[in-house]
Amino acid sequence: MTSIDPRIWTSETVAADLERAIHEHRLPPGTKLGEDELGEAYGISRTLVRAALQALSHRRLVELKRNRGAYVAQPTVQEAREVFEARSLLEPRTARSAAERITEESLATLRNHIADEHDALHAGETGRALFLSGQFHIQIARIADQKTIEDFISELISRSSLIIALYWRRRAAMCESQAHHALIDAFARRDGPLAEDLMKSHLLDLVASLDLRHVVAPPQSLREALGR
Amino acid sequence: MTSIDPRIWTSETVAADLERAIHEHRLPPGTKLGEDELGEAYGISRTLVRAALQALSHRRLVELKRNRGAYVAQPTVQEAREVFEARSLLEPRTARSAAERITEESLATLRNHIADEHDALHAGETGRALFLSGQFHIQIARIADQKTIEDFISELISRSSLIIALYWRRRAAMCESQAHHALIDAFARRDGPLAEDLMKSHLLDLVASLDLRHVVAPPQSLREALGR
DNA sequence: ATCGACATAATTGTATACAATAATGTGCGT
DNA sequence: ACGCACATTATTGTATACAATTATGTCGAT
Repeated sequence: MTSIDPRIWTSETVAADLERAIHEHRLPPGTKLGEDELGEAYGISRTLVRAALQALSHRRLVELKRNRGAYVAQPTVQEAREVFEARSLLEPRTARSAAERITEESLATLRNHIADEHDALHAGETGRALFLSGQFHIQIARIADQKTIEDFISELISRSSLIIALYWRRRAAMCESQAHHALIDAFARRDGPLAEDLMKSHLLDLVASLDLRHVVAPPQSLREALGR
Repeated sequence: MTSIDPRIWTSETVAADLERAIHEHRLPPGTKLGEDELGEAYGISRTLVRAALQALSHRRLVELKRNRGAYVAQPTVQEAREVFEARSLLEPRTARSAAERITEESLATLRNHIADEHDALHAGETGRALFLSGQFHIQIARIADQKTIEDFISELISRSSLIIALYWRRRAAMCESQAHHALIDAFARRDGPLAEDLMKSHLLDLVASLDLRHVVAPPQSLREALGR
């Protein structure tokens, strides 16, 4: 899970790099993503930058406003609910499948993953911890050997990171990975139904930790910030 | 559900037009999508064509082979299974939600939809019938008021159309819309659990009507077609 | 005739040029 | 001073030019 830095940047690697930056909260919701600026940063032309931004907009991580540029997306409360609704349909059953077919090797990988997450958290690298926490969920879909579902979950995870950036309640206490440990135990026992239940609860806990009262997001940094 | 033909073509409208052509089996799997050719067809530059093709490749309807061009995707047997696995996680529960909140107006729209589907089928417009059949599933997600899930289902539906093109067993008998009628009845009764069950069976019937024995797709039209 | 090396053509990948649109700044009139 | 019209600047949208790569065709050697 090392960082991205290819010899030569392509639209895909740039998109991946930006997605990771968004996921790690280094690019907060609403950030303007100017084409020239990005082009210079990566040493590529606007053609490739635009391709990357379009890719991210398809994943709803970036909002493309016509003639106005690209911005890191700001999911609404409604969208936040929808994202977790989708996750609640996909992830529990996928966790169950994973538990029923997991190998010792994958189990070891997962454990390492958790350890990294733990280390990052205690090293104060909350961005990296958040990213790894998301990767854990993606790994599960990979273990279930469901690439199609994995792609959906991957998108939903990144979008969840934006949602957390906007609506996370307790700023201090980070996502305690207790739930992830419990899941690993279920995997180790090949207990599918338990894994399904644990994942379901985990997702419910997550939404519960959000403040999803109707505060419209759009006015974001001006009207709302100025309180008028 | 009329056809697309804006005064001026943009990358999005072109992508939508191509997606519909793919969905209606006017562009079979494996078809080469040359950039110059498409550019002339729509009267736009390769820039916009490429943007459209990239969008479709993100939805896995088009495969982009580096330096070799774009082709209508040819989902493998494995991918076919995954697509229907994903649908089975998303659609039944979504049908349930839809049944529990459907309005009389939406119900009327759905009935009209079915009627159009029926007409198209009996008029021999199998492509259009297939498209409308897909739209029916998307409508349900829309009624459930789940835009995020709707987007996923929309993609899965289009991919299903490719899968049907490749693996459909009985060429003659088209998707009998009995299942759709039954679903509408459940909706009319606001019977959520029934709608969920019906959708589950409907999807199982669909996969059952496919021939998913392991015939590798890639060699497709040459090595396989020539049997060597 | 068949195979392979080379040349030619066709197609895609990337950068850049130009057009269109939106944002910003200036100055005039009231 | 304030507001509005207009000019200027910045940024995005689209087309095109050029480079890189792949596909195709030709020719000669065996």
